[in-house]
Amino acid sequence: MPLKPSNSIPDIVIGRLPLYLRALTHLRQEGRDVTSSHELGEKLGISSAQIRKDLSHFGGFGKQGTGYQIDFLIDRLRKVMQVNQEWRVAVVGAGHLGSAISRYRGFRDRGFRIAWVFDADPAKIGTKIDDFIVQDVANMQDIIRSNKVQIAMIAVPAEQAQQVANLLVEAGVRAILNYAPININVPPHVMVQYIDPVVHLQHMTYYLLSDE
Amino acid sequence: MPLKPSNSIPDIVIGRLPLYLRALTHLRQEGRDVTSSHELGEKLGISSAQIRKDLSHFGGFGKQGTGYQIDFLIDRLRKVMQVNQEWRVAVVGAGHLGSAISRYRGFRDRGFRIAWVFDADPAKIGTKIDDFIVQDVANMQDIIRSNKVQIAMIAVPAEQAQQVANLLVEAGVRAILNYAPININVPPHVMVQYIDPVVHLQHMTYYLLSDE
DNA sequence: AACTGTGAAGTTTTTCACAGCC
DNA sequence: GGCTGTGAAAAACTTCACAGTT
Repeated sequence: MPLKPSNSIPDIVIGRLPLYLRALTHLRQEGRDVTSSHELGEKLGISSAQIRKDLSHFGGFGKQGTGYQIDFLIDRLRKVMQVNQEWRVAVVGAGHLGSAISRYRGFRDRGFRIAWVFDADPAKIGTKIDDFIVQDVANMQDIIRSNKVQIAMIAVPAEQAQQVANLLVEAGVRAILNYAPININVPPHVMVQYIDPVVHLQHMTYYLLSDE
Repeated sequence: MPLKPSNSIPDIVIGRLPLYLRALTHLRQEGRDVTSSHELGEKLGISSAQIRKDLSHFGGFGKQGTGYQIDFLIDRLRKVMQVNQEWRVAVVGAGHLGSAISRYRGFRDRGFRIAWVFDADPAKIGTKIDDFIVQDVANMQDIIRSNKVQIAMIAVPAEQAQQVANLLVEAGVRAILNYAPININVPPHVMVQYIDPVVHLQHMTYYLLSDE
């Protein structure tokens, strides 16, 4: 996933930062001002030592004897992850899933704004999803290029995912979140992450007692 | 995540099995009969040695000099993960996301069938989503208990996720896939996995060049 | 010649445990 | 007394490299 194979901070650490940020945001919503590595760890099912070690990569954010100032830590983590700005995101696919993603209100306050929704289906192009008008995929590369869009989400059927990814990469997209249940190939300078609920379900059924 | 903290096969290995199964299924769809650890690894961005080692935990599935018989390996992996049966799954939340999940056709041939959709909103209860009628959450525990439902997906707002999880656990659910962007607490015999697109996006923005 | 399965080696990640500070 | 930050130790995970099989 990492753009550089390694600068110095392990990618597995970077992957936990969003979880820390999410938990901290909830604590703040509950009106809390200060927390500890122990409390955070409890909430997340991660050891307190690991949380301290992870955070220490970015500087001494805590105070001995006291813990971590929540506002301060949120602010720092946001800067580290560069979500103290708003990233404009393109969604490809305006089916049930693409529509649900586009309508989801939870991106905005965490650093992302869905700014365009594309589809190839003439029946969908021009229709409205909340505020957006579904755009023709034929115009996608122009729009991505002229707006310097770096992030896209793929919500098309598996058969079309690779083809869509190719277009996105060619237009300059650097980070792809793929909801289609298929691995896609991209050049090394492009990151891909996957969301496939079935992968999680199958992981869990391994441990379940059979139904039959 | 694992039900038993450890039987002997590392959980990280179990987590990769669904990816192998998914890639194998695609290969078969392309008409292929045989593959190798090297080819699978290429597709998945995983080393061939790792794939061989992972698979070797479950027995010798391959043939030296030849590789892996795709049908055979699919069959074995399905059995290992217990997805050679159909698990009935409950969805809680019939908003945009819950509806999109419930309508998604991709569960069926991978071992899962959405069998019930619940919501608390009187405006939604009784409405149809494809074949289902949205059920009242008030009846959820009875339905889960009498049908011995072991798996549920949570697609409600973050504020209600814990409360829903409590009901599910109390009714006997053993595996939860939580789409709400919040950590939930469950007893140790219950597994939880999370789907939060923002976590993936924030992971990637760490490596991007700032937009501004 | 091609490929698996696997001990051994190497690397990464996590935990321990404690000095230092509030 | 409570908590962080961190070297050192331990554990987990991945890769190497090759014997053995087809």
